[in-house]
Amino acid sequence: MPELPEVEVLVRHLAPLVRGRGISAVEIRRPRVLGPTPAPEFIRTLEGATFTGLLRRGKYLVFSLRPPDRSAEPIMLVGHLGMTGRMYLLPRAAELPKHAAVVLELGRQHRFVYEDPRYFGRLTLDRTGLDRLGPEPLADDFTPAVLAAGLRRSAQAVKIKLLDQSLVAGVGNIYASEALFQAGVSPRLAARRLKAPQIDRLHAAIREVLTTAIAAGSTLPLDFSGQAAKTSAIVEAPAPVRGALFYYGTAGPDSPFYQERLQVYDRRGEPCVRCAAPIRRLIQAARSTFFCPRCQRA
DNA sequence: AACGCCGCCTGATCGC
DNA sequence: TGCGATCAGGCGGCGT
Repeated sequence: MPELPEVEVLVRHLAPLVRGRGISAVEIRRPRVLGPTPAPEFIRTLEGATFTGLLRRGKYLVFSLRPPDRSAEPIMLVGHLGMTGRMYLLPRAAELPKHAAVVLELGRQHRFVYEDPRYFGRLTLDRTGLDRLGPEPLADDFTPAVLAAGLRRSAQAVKIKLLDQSLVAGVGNIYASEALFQAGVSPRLAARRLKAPQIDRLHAAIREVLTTAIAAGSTLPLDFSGQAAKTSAIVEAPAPVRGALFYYGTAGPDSPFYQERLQVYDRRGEPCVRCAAPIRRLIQAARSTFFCPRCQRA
């Protein structure tokens, strides 16, 4: 499940591969992923445009493009991977995946592919998703005071609150559990009940967990080929998408580097790494929360 | 206004 | 072996 670190790693790898590339044709296989943008407008806007940049905001990918008409406004293309989305470049000759949602032809050699088996993600000209986002957790303006202000008025459990993208952008279900464990805060504690020291620890834990995950991801092979992926190199991916230049897999619990790194997520019944008490699973707002009942007392 | 809940989707897994 | 049920969950929209 892609959260901030996975999107950050993807953006770092993808940015140099798309920058400067022109879009010669646009194919929409699932109009649903365009959100409110009408398909004809999407095609008309992107055909002939050139990628100029790519950055991350929360879990969103924000592509900037230069339109063919130099006098026109720059284009902003907004991507979100949802639960199962992937974005990568594929050689022109390679077969498209079953759930390719949008394909951008980049000249004769390559295609930019956005695939998503569940179609929960988006690739759209609509920017409204960005407007709802809170502060970037790794930016300087995300301070303990900012976190405290966001938590102060809410009676919701802090775990649920952490999933609210307007509180802080980019924390998802996995890293919410991890950060709360790291901070020693119970996921069930009402947001407004956190004391200043707990808020300080949670603030630090959010940043620590995300930073560590990015560092791990950026040094690991993201093409599943067993070789280190180099951002400047063209890497062959054997599977599941043969021939992908760069392959981003939704690094779920089945991915080895994930399993080693996560301390509580999907570890129900396993001993806590700190105190050996069995990790518990709990359902909050229809989502799994994992925590140590001893290290994270209510 | 904050919050709970539903719908959107397919694939993996499990019980029979 | 096959098949239906269940689960996974980010997010927008809607109702209270």
